[in-house]
Amino acid sequence: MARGGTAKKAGVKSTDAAAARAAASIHDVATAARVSIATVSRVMNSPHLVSAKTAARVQEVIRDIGYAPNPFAQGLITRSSRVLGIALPDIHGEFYSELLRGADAEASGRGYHLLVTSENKGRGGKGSRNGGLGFGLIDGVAVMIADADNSLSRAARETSLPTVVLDSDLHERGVDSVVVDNAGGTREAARHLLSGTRGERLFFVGGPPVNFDSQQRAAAFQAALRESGVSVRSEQVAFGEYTPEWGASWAGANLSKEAGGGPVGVLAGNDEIAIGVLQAAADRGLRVPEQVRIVGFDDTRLASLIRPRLSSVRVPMAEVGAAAVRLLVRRIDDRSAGIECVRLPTSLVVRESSATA
Amino acid sequence: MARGGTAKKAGVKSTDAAAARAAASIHDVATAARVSIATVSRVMNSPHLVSAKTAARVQEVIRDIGYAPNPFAQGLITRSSRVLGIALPDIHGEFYSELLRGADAEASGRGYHLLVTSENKGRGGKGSRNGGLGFGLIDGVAVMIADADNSLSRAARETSLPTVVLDSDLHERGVDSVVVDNAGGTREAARHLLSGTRGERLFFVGGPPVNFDSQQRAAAFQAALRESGVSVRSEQVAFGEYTPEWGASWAGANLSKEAGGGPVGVLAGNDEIAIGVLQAAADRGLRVPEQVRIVGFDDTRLASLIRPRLSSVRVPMAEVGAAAVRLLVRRIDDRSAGIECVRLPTSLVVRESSATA
DNA sequence: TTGTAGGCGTTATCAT
DNA sequence: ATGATAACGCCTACAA
Repeated sequence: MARGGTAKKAGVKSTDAAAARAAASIHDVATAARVSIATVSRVMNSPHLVSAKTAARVQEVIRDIGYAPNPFAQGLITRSSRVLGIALPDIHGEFYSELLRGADAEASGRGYHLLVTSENKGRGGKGSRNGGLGFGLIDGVAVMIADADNSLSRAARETSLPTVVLDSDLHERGVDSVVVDNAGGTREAARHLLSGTRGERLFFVGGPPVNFDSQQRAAAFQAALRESGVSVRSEQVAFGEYTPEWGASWAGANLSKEAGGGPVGVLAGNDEIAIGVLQAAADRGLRVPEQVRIVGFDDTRLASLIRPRLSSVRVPMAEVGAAAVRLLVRRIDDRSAGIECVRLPTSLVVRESSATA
Repeated sequence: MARGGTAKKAGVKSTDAAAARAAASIHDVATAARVSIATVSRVMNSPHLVSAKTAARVQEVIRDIGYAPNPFAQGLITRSSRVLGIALPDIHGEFYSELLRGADAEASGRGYHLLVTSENKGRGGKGSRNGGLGFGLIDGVAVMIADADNSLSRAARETSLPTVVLDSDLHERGVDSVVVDNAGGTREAARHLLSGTRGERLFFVGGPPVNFDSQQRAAAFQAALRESGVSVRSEQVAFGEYTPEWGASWAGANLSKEAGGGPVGVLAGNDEIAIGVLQAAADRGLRVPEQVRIVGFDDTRLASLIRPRLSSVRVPMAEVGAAAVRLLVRRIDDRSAGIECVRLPTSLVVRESSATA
């Protein structure tokens, strides 16, 4: 390291961790540029208050010794780190990585960094000290609340940290939120299936019953059918898990006995369930889409990779992440802004698995 | 939590704004517990230096007013934030989310948080100020360097921040690194294909030629064939992209003309390429695995979802993330520790797409 | 066992 | 236009 000024304090303990961190301080810059630290600070934060000549000299020194302000000291005064927290139920799958991707792009475009946090991790370690929404380093936090029984739900309403909730509309409780139009996409999918298949032979195979998306999609499915004059039987709506196994198991129990009476339509709670249904149907010799029409949800990459290609309701996850960041930054900049709930549109993508002749 | 309006109780006459803003400080705790701030600090950091009675009283106050130390102030002194940076080429797909998942689990188990950073984002905003490896808030950084032409490569060797490199072995340049055993997995896959298919009819369809994994897998593929006495023709190794389109395009150009002379074997650079090959083969009426045997790489969830199920070389991405964090924390704790390179094992998972009769 | 006081690197409020 | 200087909240020798 070519940075000077290592001949510093001997007072504070000198662990390995601390030792190598001897970076140039505002003081070093001031000395080298023969100005006061106040002037250096002005050059960085309010250049218009400094004479051009002085500013140039200081800038040169800054570049020269590679000075960068210490974010801890800055944060101590400004109470801001330009770091946003994002708490997700769990980090995996195309789904969440898309969300993260959108959030990260938006955040970095606004000069923020992203601190990711998964909910369910081992309780061990010093996790409890830093964990949760209380982590004092972040300027705000986006929390995904997908389940009813979510401990973060309470925390999100109680923390004084700027907060935005994903997947749940808590705007009536004074929290900004971003959701997707589950009802709209579901309705579109239901109508698509309805045209070509009798309403009595349409099924919704959902994810966990406690999952908000699951609930909303199921409800919208029933509503759409009723709107078309179908009196929905309870067997037409099922809940399970977001896995191909559940889809296959549902299909095994329900598809064969139905398929005899003409084509059947299935709207799945997500693409994985849909794939399970699709493959179980194929295994039973049922033709897709002639005998079984299938529509997935989320439109992950899986949908267009599988054969037959899977119709699916597209959910703009990257935009959910981006919108969350946007809302969060807005509230950080103005804590008294009006509570907002952004609802992102969904849209049906029709592919082979549900095509009509 | 931690800072809520519940904090102050006695005669609160303050405004909402003030109440929400004012987090309890060590001073408040000291006053309420009738001790000095030094004692409060000791209770939190060196409990053994405080009498049991005093400690209990202080602890109660801490719980009572919900005190949490200000991480900025702590960081200013300790020069540590317990935040780790992780810089990836791009955030998407099962691949990276698995990596993140493993890293996050390991980090939070050790009391660290994860700051994710994607490389290629818009240059706009104040990104340059915070961006790159220089972000002064983090205690260390894990950088994935998958390409030869990577600007982070230089940065990783020059920064004074504790650093670990993923996907590239830079231990000779004094940087800890974690890599996967591309050669081992490739060799295993090649031998598997070799048993049942003639070496002259085996192909490697790789990803980008600049990609390190791609290069290593290609090299190991050739080596394995040569070891078995095959003199490898140049057409047997091809580079393209990590997409199904590339796989399909390669298959279209090469498979038909080869398939006439008996079964062909393909090792793909990743699962997506493999799926492209697989589907192109099916489209041409070639039977898998009877006429074309296919093995993918990475063993993402795609592999077991597709039909026929895809054989694939499993790459433990979650463990890569975990190992990276482990190495990073080790170096933060002891900056003079010996440079290390962790090589994680890979293993072939045989499924239907390459099964032998 | 506990308290006092100095300093970490900034920003911001005064003067000059 | 520039320079002192007081916070910011915490940790830690050093005293008592």
